[in-house]
Amino acid sequence: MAESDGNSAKRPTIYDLAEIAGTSPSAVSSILNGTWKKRRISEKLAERVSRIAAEQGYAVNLQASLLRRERSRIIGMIVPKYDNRYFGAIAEQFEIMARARGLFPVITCTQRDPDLEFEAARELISYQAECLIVTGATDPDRIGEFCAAAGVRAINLDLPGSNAPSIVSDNFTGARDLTALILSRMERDFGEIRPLWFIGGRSKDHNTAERLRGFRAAHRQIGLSVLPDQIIMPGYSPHKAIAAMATKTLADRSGLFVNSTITLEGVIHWLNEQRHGSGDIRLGCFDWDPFAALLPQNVGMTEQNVPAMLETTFELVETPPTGNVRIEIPCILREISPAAITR
Amino acid sequence: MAESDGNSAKRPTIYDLAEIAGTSPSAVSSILNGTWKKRRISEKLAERVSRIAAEQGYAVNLQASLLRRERSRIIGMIVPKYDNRYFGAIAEQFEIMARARGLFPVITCTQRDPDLEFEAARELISYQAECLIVTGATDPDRIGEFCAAAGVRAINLDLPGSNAPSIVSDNFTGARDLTALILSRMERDFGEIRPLWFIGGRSKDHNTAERLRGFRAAHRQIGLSVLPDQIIMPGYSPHKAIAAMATKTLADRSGLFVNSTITLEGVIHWLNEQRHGSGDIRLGCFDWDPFAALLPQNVGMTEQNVPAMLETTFELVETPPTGNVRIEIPCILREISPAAITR
DNA sequence: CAACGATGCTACATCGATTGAGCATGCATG
DNA sequence: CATGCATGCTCAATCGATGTAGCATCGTTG
Repeated sequence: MAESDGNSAKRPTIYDLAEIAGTSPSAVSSILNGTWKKRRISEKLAERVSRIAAEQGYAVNLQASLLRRERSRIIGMIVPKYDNRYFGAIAEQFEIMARARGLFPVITCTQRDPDLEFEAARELISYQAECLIVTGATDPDRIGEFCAAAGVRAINLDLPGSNAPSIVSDNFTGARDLTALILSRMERDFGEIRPLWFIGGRSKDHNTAERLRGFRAAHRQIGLSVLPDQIIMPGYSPHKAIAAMATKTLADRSGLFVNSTITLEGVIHWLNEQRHGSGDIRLGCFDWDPFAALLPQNVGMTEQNVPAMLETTFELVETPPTGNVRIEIPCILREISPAAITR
Repeated sequence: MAESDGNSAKRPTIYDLAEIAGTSPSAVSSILNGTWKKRRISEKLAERVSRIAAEQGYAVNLQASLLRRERSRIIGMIVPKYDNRYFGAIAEQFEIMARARGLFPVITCTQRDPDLEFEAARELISYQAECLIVTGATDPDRIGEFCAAAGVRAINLDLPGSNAPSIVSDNFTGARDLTALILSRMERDFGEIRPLWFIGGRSKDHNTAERLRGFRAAHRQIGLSVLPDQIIMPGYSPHKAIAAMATKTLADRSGLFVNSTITLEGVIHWLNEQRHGSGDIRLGCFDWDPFAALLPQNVGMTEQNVPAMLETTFELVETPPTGNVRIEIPCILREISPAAITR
């Protein structure tokens, strides 16, 4: 970044304002932070100083202010990505809800990179965050450990950890119901049912494991067993999905369980390359997206209940739990009626 | 937020570490911030202090550190929303690019609320941001004015202002080409062309005005004039679009220019309610979304070149321009071939 | 008119990290 | 053995805002 011009006016401080107003820095400080009535500053002086502050473009130096205050009211969050509906909604709602509670939200995006996750967490703690929401972290426990050592509360969101309270979706039930829906639609539309493909996620990932468990349970329920070579877990990103599918061939009348909208981007790309018609495939996707919901092959999406998850998060922020609870939030199955797409 | 436990260990400071290590705070400081070689601290002491710092879960207090340093290296950004592709990508790329340049990005989401935009800007300046990227602001000049008074550089992104350099898409050309594409597809698929509908955005909004100009130009080029009651600009949000369309009826073989993917959500909802088939409508949308690109009615999307816009932004950050330039970045017309959707 | 309380302010230590100046020691050199 | 210089550290001022303690002034009351 360019050096600031040597000649340009520096940011005014309370000392500058005090000099202009012919008063003391303490008076200016209390006037500008709203404690002036308590400190018996006259309304006349308060008005004059406020006016001068506005004229000079004064903005408090939070570094100095927070250094002195005992509490920062800063609440930090790390998220893996912004550019999909789920995490975008989490980030946006988090900011709104934090502000509504008089807290200062600071969010950092960590690209699913464990080292960046850790560095970002350390950075937020350096900003004196009082609490850190660790969202979708690949290694939440490393961060939880550091937070504990630094005396900062951590809360895991989306992916659970073992050394801090966790709030996650009920991935098992969500996946089981979605799987059952896809299977029932295959029966209705194709008149036959075969085991589904499971595509996306990581085998070591708690959410993926739970969803796979739900996936298996739904198959078992109708006496079907899943096929190991139809379980593909190359990560979440579209290009990883494409690469993993490259060697596979999909029969007509197949069904797919897609483990996130991010993965779905890759799957759709691949389906188009494979020249599969919309009529001969059925799929469902964990996570919701308004446009993905309109894909002709799509029979349902599992929407994670972001408002409920964040509501619970802020409850834990306000009243720290005893012990390392894990709270599961039910998902919302968004069944897609063919009426909306065939016409 | 819950009070921090009175008994719990406070965050360790360099004074605590100095005491444990039996050395001075200055030594600890220089060891932990990497200037210890310059200050001729022995490697032995450096190692011991680093180890103790790690054991104690030390994290520098950025409030104290930044207060003393002359530069913060913080670069702020405000964005209206996270939960759509365009702004999600801007936020994500901004963080990546800022970090790559050794800067600390801090982003705040402002919900298209002018007051929140202003408050967020003031907050970022209070964090000692050296530069503020004002993205898609409804009132960028109010913020630009405050930044000027506070001696902080501002750069407008997406929507231009008059008192700071601005980087915007070439909305005119982008909209003209998209309009021409929609019209040509109507000709090809329907064998007839009628003036398009223009849906979404705000009449006072620079981008909307420019896009409307491009929209008109494309019509004029083929000797068509637009119909005033087919220009609907109720804002960007889906529910505003739905409300504005509620009284309208769309003839078969109509064409729509949709002014953002956010608006498109509402338009699609409305089309489904109107029970319009995918075959009798053609639309194009300004902004790109991977799933919206698969809608059967969709013939093309205008992708704003986010990497180029941010690249230019960081060029301006590094070498401040003389005067208030306005830089226009060409858009990418993503033509959608029917092959991808009919099968 | 002394004592007292209310009013309206100022002085100063403090938060934690940074950094220029300076001090003590050890070693080599003339 | 005095001098110079490199080495390895410490001291103390500083950044800007906060808040407690305290000071001066004024009006009121006994």
